[in-house]
Amino acid sequence: MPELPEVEVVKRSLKKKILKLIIKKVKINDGNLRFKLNKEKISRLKGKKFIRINRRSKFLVFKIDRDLIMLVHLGMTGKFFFIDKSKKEYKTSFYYNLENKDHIHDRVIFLLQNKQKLIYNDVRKFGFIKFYETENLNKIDHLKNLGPEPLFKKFNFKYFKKYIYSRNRTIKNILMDQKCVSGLGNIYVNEILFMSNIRPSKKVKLLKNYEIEKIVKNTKKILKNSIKKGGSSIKDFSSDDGKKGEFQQSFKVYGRKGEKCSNSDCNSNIIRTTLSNRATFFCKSCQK
DNA sequence: TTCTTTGTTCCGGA
DNA sequence: GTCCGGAACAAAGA
Repeated sequence: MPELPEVEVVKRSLKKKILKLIIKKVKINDGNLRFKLNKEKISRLKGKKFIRINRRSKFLVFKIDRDLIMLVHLGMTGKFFFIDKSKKEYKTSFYYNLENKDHIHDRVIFLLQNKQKLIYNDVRKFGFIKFYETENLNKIDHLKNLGPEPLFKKFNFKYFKKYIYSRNRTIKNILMDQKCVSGLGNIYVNEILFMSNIRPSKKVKLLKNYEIEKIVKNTKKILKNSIKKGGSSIKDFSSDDGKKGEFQQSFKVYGRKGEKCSNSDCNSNIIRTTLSNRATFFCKSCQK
């Protein structure tokens, strides 16, 4: 599942490859993504080029020439491939074990100058590609209500304490709330709470100041570390087999139901429950 | 056939 | 009106 660190890594990787390349043509194999692809708008890409790529939350924001924004969300299984002149293939997403040859899920292919290609591949088709004719991100429906980026200074103890004050919700639920802080998904929230020794079901009203502080700090720490690891693994994707160096995420609790808690002085096993309709993992000894 | 996965939206109850 | 949690939805694979 691409979450904020993965999307950031994809952004950095794409930046190195596709900026300033002219789009010759866009081939649509299957435009029925989460939202139906607008063929009229996508045809306007012809002759233009990507001039900037940014990330907001888990969204990729491509600026195309002056007047066009292409907004991409990878959903659950969205990924980009870049194929260069020598037909070398670069996977710009990681964490997947998808065979490199498996191109039956290529949905949209951007044919670029010099026979280079940018491919949008999405198995489950929960991702989407939308177009906007504005430079003001606050006018984009998906972005206008998002809370601060977790890695920005704006997401700090003071802000977070104020947001949770007077709310009667669980800490996991609040961290998943995109209006509170944007870009955290189920996997990283599980990890953040494990590292902070806080039970996901704990009501925010019961959190002590030091715990609030710990959550903010660990959020930044985990995200930064994950970006760093992804960034270093992505280089290896330039190898021909595309598999070498594939980064396996090392999650401490997520998906580890029944396994021994990774804290060396703890003998408990990781429990799986459901909270806010999402798989929730924690250690009942380490997380109070 | 049923279950799983995610982010977003919708709806009903408090 | 607001807050909150649960359900539904999208698609495809196991």
